[in-house]
Amino acid sequence: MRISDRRAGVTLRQVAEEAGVSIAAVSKVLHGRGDSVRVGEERAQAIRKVAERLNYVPNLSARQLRTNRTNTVGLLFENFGEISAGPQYYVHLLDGVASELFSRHYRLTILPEFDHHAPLQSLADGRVDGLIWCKLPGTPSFLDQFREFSLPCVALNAPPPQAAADGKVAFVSCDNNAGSWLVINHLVELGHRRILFALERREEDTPDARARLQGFFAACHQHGIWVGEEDVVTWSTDAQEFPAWWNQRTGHTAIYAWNERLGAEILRAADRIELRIPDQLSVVGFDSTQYCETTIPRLTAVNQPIREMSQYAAKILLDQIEGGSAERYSVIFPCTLDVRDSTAIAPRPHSIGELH
Amino acid sequence: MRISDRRAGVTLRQVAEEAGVSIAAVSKVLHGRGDSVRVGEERAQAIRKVAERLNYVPNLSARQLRTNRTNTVGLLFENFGEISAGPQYYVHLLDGVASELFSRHYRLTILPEFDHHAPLQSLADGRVDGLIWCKLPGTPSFLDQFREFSLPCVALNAPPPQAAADGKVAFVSCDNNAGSWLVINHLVELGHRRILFALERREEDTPDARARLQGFFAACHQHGIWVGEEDVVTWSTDAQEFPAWWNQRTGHTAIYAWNERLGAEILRAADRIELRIPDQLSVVGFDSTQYCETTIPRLTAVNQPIREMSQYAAKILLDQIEGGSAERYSVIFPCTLDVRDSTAIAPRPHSIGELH
DNA sequence: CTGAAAGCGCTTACAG
DNA sequence: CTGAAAGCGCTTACAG
Repeated sequence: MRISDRRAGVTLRQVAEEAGVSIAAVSKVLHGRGDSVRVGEERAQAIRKVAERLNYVPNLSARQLRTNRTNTVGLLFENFGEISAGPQYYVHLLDGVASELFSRHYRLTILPEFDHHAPLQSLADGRVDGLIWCKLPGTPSFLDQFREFSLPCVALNAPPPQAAADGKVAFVSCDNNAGSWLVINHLVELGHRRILFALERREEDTPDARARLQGFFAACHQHGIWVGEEDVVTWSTDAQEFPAWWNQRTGHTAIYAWNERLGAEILRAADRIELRIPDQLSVVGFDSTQYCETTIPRLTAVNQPIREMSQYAAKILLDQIEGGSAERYSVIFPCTLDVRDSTAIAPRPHSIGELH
Repeated sequence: MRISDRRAGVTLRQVAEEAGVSIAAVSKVLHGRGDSVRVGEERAQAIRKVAERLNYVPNLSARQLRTNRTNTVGLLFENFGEISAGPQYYVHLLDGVASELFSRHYRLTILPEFDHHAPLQSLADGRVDGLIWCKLPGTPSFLDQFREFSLPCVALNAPPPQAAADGKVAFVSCDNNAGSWLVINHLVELGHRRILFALERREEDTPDARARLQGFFAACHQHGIWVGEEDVVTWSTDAQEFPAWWNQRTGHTAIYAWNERLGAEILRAADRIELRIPDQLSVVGFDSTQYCETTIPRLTAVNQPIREMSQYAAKILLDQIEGGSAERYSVIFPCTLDVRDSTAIAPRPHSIGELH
């Protein structure tokens, strides 16, 4: 008796019956499967003819179950349904991943935001061959779980060092630390000596943010700039804290925002209180994309080669899936600084007074 | 004997053995499957305990095969690996589709560009429950094939009328025709009487382009503007034909570009030959997104609510998948015009001469 | 060279 | 209420 909710697809069996051969023979001819199976040219022709006539389409769910391979890679990043609002960064990331995957005949599945309460293992439900995980959480409890994770996975963006040392996961990131150096060098060259580092709430503990902050500290130190508590703030995404900060600042002439969007919001907030950027204040961001060309003034920002990075992440993931190699890779891409219109020579302390 | 390349996953059977119950009982308790199966509370508790201890993860490939449902929707549009280069339009489309899918616990699979030589049926290989097809081809031969297509499918962007009449496919689009009216009304109000419609090569036969062109004809006619062969051109994506056209134009004072990108490229091309937009020429585009804010000058463009459209497309697709209803919907969303800085009062013919 | 058969891990109609 | 069994559509080791 047939099960009711079945699709009316033509199966390998039907082709085999129609052609008067075994299922194995059809599988061999149509899909090239089965090393021990051999089929002569005439029979092969006949099989192909029947398959075409019946409009046979292989059921890939069945193949997946049998071979435990899906030819699909999962992509995991937060707030997927909001990429048009966020930094262009994510669009380049998608392009990089997709181009590599498609050229190697893989599909891309976007996974909904990871549920921190669900078991990590549920990602290994047989629907993807591997995972590209953007901003892999860095908390110890998560990493503990992650150690047991069975699916090939590449983390995009710097994980905490111990995960890398484990060799448990490949990771690809830009050199956030060096990026901060580029920013500070640039600002110092322009005469700035008091620089604020602005983090974003709920992003302040991401590996990226932490690495940029580290770089900020180190570079300031190198330039003999004293960095204290009042030089690092955590603001909301819309930088609403900016005006209050501006009124109580202690001699700062520049802000280094942890990403492009926060930088842009600071620009907007400054405009609202009629601050002139870059004359009165220099602003720098991170993740230099087309978006930074659209701000007023255009935002100076660190450029990370996100397309190349994400393409590379996809590449090593596929290599791992196909090679089955236990070997892990980790690559850090260098950054550059795109100097635009939001940075300028530091105003001298007394000239700030004049401008008020 | 075990097959070698098998993953080491815990199965329903193992849980059942460990708990001393039937597979059916475990399936019922853990997944809620099987209406005829009933399990008491104590046994259910025991089963859940064992499953947790063994770290059981259901194999969804197996479920897919059995139920012929994947809880995954495929998205098909061209040049996926290049969205960062293209109009922002596609990013909003992704957001709309993803937000609806995710909120209803579906996954989104991005399909590589459709191979026109492959059989259409191969999309129905059991890996997606339905399809959102952006810019469904409108050629007769394609539509012929499409008539036999077995997978639920929603077309985003206007298909040719006959496909709609068939009721064979649901479709969602904006009112391209009315969008053109908005453009022409705006330009006529500014005094323009000679308007060029610019198509893009390889896109000139898309339903969108054709509908916009229709609207252009109709609206011009309504305003008593004569439209001839010299008023419609097909240019390459970078608008390289623009300078030559400008030198040989026959009194045109405005260009209506079929989409935002071509509009932006015309702006750039005009800048290269030191034309002043909008003083010497008005330019309008279609698909008003953040991108139009970034051009110099900012591009006046028709705004289609692409996020809402794509979200709606996803919604009716899921309704169809879940309801199994044969009912098809078709919805046309209204457009609005975002007037920015690339349009102005038409220069009088002799003042054009002065400007040269 | 070829076919019959086992099995992937589930769901579900059916028999007890 | 519960379990044993068939079957989804493939792939592949094995026997002829």
